[in-house]
Amino acid sequence: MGYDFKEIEKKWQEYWAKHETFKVLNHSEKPKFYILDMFPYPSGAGLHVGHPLGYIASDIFARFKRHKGFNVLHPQGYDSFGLPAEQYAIQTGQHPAKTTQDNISRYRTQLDQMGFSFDWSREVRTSNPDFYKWTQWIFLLLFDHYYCNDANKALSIQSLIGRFEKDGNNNINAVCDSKIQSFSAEDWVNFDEHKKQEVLLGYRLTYLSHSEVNWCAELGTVLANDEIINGVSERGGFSVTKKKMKQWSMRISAYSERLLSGLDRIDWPESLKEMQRNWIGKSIGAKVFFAIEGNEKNIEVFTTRPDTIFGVTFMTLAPELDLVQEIVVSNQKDAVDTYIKETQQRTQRERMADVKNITGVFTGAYAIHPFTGNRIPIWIGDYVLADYGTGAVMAVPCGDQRDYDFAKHFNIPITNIFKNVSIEEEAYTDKANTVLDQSDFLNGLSYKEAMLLVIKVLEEKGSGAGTINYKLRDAVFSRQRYWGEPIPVYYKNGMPQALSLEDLPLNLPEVEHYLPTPEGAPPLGNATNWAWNEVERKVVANTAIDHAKVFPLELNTMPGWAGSSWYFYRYMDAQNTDSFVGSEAKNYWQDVDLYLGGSEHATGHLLYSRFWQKFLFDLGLLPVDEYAKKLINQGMILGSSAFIYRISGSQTYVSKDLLKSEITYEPIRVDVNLVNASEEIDVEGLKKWQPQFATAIFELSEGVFKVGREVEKMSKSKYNVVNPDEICDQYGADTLRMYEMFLGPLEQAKPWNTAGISGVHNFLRKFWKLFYKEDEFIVTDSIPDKKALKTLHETIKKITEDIESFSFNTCISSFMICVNELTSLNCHSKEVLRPLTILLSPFAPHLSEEIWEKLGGVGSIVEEPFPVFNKSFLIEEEKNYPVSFNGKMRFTLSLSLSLDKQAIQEAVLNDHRTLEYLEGKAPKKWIIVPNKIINIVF
RNA sequence: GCCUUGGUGGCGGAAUUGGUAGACGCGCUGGAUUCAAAAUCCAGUUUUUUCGGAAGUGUGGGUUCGAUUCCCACCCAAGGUACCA
Repeated sequence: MGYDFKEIEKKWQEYWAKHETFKVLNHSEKPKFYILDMFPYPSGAGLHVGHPLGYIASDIFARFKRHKGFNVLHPQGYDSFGLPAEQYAIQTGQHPAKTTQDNISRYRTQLDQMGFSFDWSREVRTSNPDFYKWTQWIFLLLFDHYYCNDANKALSIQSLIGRFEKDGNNNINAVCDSKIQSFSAEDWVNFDEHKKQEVLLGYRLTYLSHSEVNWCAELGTVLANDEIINGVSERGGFSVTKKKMKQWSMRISAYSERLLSGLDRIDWPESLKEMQRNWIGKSIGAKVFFAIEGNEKNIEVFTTRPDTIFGVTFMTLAPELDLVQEIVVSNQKDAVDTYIKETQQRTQRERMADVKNITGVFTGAYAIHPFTGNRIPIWIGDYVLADYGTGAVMAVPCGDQRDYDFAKHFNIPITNIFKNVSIEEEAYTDKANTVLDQSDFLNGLSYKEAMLLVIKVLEEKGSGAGTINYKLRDAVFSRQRYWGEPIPVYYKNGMPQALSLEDLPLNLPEVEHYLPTPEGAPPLGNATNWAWNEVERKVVANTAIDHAKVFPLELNTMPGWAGSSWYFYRYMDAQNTDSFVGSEAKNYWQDVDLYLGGSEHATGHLLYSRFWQKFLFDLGLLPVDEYAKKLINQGMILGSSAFIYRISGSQTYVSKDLLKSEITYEPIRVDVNLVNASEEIDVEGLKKWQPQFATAIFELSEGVFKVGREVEKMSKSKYNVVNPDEICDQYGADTLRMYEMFLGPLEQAKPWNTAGISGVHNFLRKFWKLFYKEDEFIVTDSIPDKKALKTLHETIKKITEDIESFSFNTCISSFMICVNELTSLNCHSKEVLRPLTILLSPFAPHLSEEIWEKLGGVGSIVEEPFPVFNKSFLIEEEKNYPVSFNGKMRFTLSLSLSLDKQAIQEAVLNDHRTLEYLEGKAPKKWIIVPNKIINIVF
């Protein structure tokens, strides 16, 4: 019969479910260990082979930690709000809640069949009202707090009002809207309610502001950059423009410095921390005010090189800056407007990517240099981004390459302010060796000296100040979508008012359709009879007044990252109805010991969640201000997308081997499941798959149609998803688990490829054969020979070390070597096979449980202590090792494994060939690597 | 463009601190077993060769007695680039 994985896996999955083997309590004698996976978005394509990679790794580690005597929290849930469910709803009219539920059911079935040791009693779903109630609650807390720079933490708005009443805002050192003007206590008292709310909004940690979005008029909706392809909407191909809309934002910038410094205290991959550091983008410099000729306003610029201020020969503003409209002179207005229109049609990414194309327009206006009083022409150019710094730069062409290129392109004069440096070819950007010239009071100074002096002088003149700038922008928190958490706010006289905790959750209303309203309001605007509590509901139903217009609820919803910014605390106490997490639970579990997920979240989820953590920590609601001690990025399993090629402007598709270089083709993605092993597509299947192919013409090559391939992210929209179900069915979960680990290093991205899975499956069958011959259980109580014990202990050592360093791929090689050796030694001794089974159980849990039961183990193998490596079983043996002298001479020495450096030195010196070569000279340097090579340098 | 990661046989990958490159697996070739096939087992498998060797870890340089490993420049691929999750 042999290894019947189907029966075994079914049996043990049922056993674990029945005995609640993985249920964990919020208290224990054992030390705690919280191992967390990034929860999946339940997409309609089902779980693909990439998802389990991280879950298998974390499951192996969780099981390993249980063997090592830890109380392990290993939960799972669903990030169940998101755009795909909504788009599906738009297309089909199906409620996203229904499709989401269907998808979750499918995911659960798929997850269960892989034998994960999740404690499902703690499942969370971000789209459940009893979960998003607390997401909304956290939003209200953010709304009710501001960031005080003196206390260096978030404080309540109530305390801010108290300070306003006493002193106005003059002594307040807080992170706030730059447009807020100073006022006295008296002013504050005299402000009307509307004005007061407006001022407070400028301080709140979540606030309303005007931000730019991608607006698609035809679809009547806002689009993600992701939904825009070549400047037009992915859906429908309509044009997209930039538009300013009133949006909720999160003042994450208040936490810039703490987000940066916190990185030094957590064990996350250095590359990921570097990415976050760059994203936060701290730079030290100065802000400088330039007066505008004939205008009362100033231009404020941020520069990291205030020392080069005497090299300024022009200024460049971002085209979308409001100021541009105020300063542009009439005869330049047409040119400026045309240019602005052009830039609005380009995405920011295109603008940044396209640096070779220098574009810009002169506004006709001039600024005044704060020191020389020179007139400085003001230009606009799309290399200046509106949302970085102040959206304006003082251009120093001699010291900045982009300014240099711009000046050369438009024939703007370049002043050289560097001593003994030529700027004929390019700008001089070497800070460290800067010596200034033609710079008045800065002449002869270095970068550092000039920087300090010029900031001092600017501050004295009131024309600027030293400042620290962060690239990190406040996070836009509004989405004009249906399938997200409603923002718990209503409006009174146009100002946002917070709902109270008792009114939460503010449930998503039912709507007839999921597109924006005809008036352009977000989809929630389609809701009728929507109110935030029963009292309000009655008012809505019974009054003649249009209540929705008097106290309208916020119609935007929250973004995908809202729920995922705190879900890991909910797992600790998922059923709690009184609190987002109970104090007993959070005090016991504290934080996440190991977090596994992809590096694609580096500057999204992993930054936002740290921000919320710090905020909740400030309020005393969480015990630590970094939630994940250690983080590992599992590499993404990439898909291998299939492409067919359409002749541009036609309906003719050409087999890949018939492509000609003189014709332009459009590559179109097709479902990889329609492609066979020889890279040929099933044309009939393709015609049925999507209507656009039903009537198309296909040019075959020798009767077949070949596709092209490209490796990219596995995603439903790229039609390259491979599901694990088939593999589970054919080889079993244990094989799939081990194969995914065997594919390569955990951290590395790798394209999915099923070839090779049989090797891992064969290993499990060989393993099984150590225990069974035909159907007879052949394990003996005999004493194993020394070689078998040596093999076992070498394996224990290797596996323990490799699990602890997450090198699961090499673990599997070690298992294979071990089983091959035991097979050839014909070893069936219980003394060897029992520990080996425990060793294997994190990797192949079903098989291990089955054998464990047969070996007479009591209960589940899960709690069994992990085998301990015993050095004494490693037998020393004589081996030949090569020795090289300066790479010129090489011979071998018979040495024992245990020899230390001194013994090797003696052995070399006692060898007659060595003595001949040495001619009495003593070696200078000994390089001795145990077990390997000895190198002696003279 | 910018930030991050990676590039080793036909393929996935291994190689500890700079020390015998190619572990382990897939595939392929040959053999055993079989009426035959599947399965299993054994042997071989970087390239080249005048069979002594020689070359070889994306490309070109550098450091070193010695480089897959360290440094510089470049090429290619993937992830992120702020409304995909």
